Amino acid sequence: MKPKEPTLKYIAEKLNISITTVSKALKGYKDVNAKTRENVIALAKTLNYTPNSFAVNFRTNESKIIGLIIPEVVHHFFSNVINGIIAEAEKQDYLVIILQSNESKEMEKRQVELLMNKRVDGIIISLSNESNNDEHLNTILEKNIPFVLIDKISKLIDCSKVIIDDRKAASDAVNHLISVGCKKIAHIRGPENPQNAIDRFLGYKTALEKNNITFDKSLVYTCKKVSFDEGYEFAKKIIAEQPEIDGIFCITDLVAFGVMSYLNEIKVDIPKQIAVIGFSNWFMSEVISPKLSTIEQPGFEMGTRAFLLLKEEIEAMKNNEKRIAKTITLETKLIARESTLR
Amino acid sequence: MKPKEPTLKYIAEKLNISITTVSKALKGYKDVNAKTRENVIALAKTLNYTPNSFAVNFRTNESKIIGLIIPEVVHHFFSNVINGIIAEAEKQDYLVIILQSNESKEMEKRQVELLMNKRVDGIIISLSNESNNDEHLNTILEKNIPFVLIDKISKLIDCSKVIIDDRKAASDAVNHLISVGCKKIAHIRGPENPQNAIDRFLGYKTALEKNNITFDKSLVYTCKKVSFDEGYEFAKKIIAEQPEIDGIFCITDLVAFGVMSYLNEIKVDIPKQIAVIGFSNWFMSEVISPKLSTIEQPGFEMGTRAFLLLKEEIEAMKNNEKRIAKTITLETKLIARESTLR
DNA sequence: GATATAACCGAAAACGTTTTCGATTTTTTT
DNA sequence: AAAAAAATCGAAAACGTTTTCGGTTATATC
Repeated sequence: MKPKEPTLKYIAEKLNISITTVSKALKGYKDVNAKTRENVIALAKTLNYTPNSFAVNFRTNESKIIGLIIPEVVHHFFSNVINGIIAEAEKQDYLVIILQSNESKEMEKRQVELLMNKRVDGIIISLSNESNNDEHLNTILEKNIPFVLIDKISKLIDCSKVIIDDRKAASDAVNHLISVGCKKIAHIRGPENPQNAIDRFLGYKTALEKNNITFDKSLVYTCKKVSFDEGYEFAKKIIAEQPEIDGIFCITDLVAFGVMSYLNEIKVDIPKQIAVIGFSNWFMSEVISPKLSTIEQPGFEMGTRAFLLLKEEIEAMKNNEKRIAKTITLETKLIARESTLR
Repeated sequence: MKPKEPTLKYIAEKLNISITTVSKALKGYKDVNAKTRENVIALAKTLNYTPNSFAVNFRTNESKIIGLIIPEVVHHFFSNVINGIIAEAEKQDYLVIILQSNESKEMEKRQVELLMNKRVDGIIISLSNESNNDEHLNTILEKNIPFVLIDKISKLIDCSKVIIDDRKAASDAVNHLISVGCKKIAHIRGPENPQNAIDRFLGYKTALEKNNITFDKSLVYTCKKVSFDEGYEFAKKIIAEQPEIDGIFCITDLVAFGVMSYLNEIKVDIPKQIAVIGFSNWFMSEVISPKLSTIEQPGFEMGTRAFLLLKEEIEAMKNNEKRIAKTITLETKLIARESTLR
């Protein structure tokens, strides 16, 4: 049996005063005598009183909990995002419930419903690959629940967002490949639907055009899962079918690892024969051989900024103001390492 | 302004029946007429009624939320554990709040207090390196809050646990090194306090003894942070000070990556000159070159089992039974790859 | 000493649900 | 037709907090 927790009522009885006064004393209302306040606080302390949060939630209609839905937890970039969110949330006295969509729209929908039924104070989502301008997302808006999209967003949803400029970042990566002398650059891109895959592809394309290299769609390989294995297989395909390719821009470091794994295996020289660049700057990028060039994507900061934006919306809603729908774009940085150093 | 959610009262008024009956109809009580039940359910559906979870929590004194405290989120093993816990929790209709201790006892204490004040239904912790038989942990027991320790445990706390046999697993690793011909085996161990570092060290020691190799404490290197950099630095030290070492057993794959990074750099042949084995089977282990031998540690399953154990305790507490304090030991598996293949 | 002002306190309502228990109605049994 | 049993319903309390508002007491002002 759980021991019963002390309540305002209990303290009131002990001190022969009203529940109201106890509550006020503890919450710092000024219409309570200094002496009685002291007594209350002292007794509350010895009893180890903490307000029953069920009652507080119920009364105030706030949970002080936010929900986070991401495609997958076991993922270097997303775990950094999580880290940023819970760190900032805790500072501001919020806790975070984490759910996964496993890149499935149906799952994501379910998770959104779970969170809304739990009446969390706000929701942060990094969309699944299948999601777009979907009903479950608009429901959040209609219910006026504070809502921030992060990294994997949809342009069609009018809400607050924290993103990077994927298009520019991808351009930077490809420009870098060109600057080290690559002439025929392949792109291993993500699936058709997600915005960041689209933007990185567009960045790749515009960088080519700006440098007077004609775009050749046979040089674009499309991942379904954005996995190590796909990188490996596409590298194999590239070597077999387009051996003149001398540079590969990968949608993600993980894919680049797969590529490099195959190239290393068949002793293709990276970067001399083929230069490789990834995206996101996973921890392992600096550790493998050759060290992988990549784009630094600030996961932790995206997390903290996303929470702060959400908090702003929470406050705004409390004051019956309307949704702000701000977009924050964070800076990325090209990190040139051995895999493009030639 | 958030639109007001429908309540039992509203449904009752619409249907000209009592709140009680509405509640009963929705909860499947049998003392309600089939026809009225239908009506209630139909209206609830069109209104999109969901019970106010603040009120339910308050009334039932349950949150249907559990808390999880781990040393760090950005960590391959722990993110697998998280994954297992939230997957199983969701199946059983629970949500999970995640907090980090950052390997600090003070932080961990704070997080425990946060979770207790939130009145979560149970707590799962993987202890920080600094934690042991500490007050904040005993408080959980005293308050009769369901409690499961996972992976990084303390033998002094009498609660349910999900672990592996670190000692045996470490022995397996070292036996393997010996079986491939290593004569002078170093151990890069974790900090003094945590139980798993102790047990892995003891496993190392007993494996040596069983094979008639005298234990030499100068071959033991102690990490403070269990980081890549420490692995790198200790490898440097080993090469400089004890060049005859021909095998290294690392507390964790991450440390092994550091070791291999240095050895690769100075062109020491792995495994011919020095064989390396890690622990945990991180994703990258299979991807780097040479592929790292390691011990498979089932993070996802530890997560699911931990939740199930916690759920058992939650149920037991509801029935006023006493705490069970079961310990589940999961199997590990030696995975021999290139880094020990000679 | 009367009046105005300030300081302090508490009754009561409200949040939405669950559950107990008694009341009423309907059906079954004799 | 009376009695017993079953089916159906709802009043009311309870969970612990917060906040409003009116009341009482003490202090200040003239």
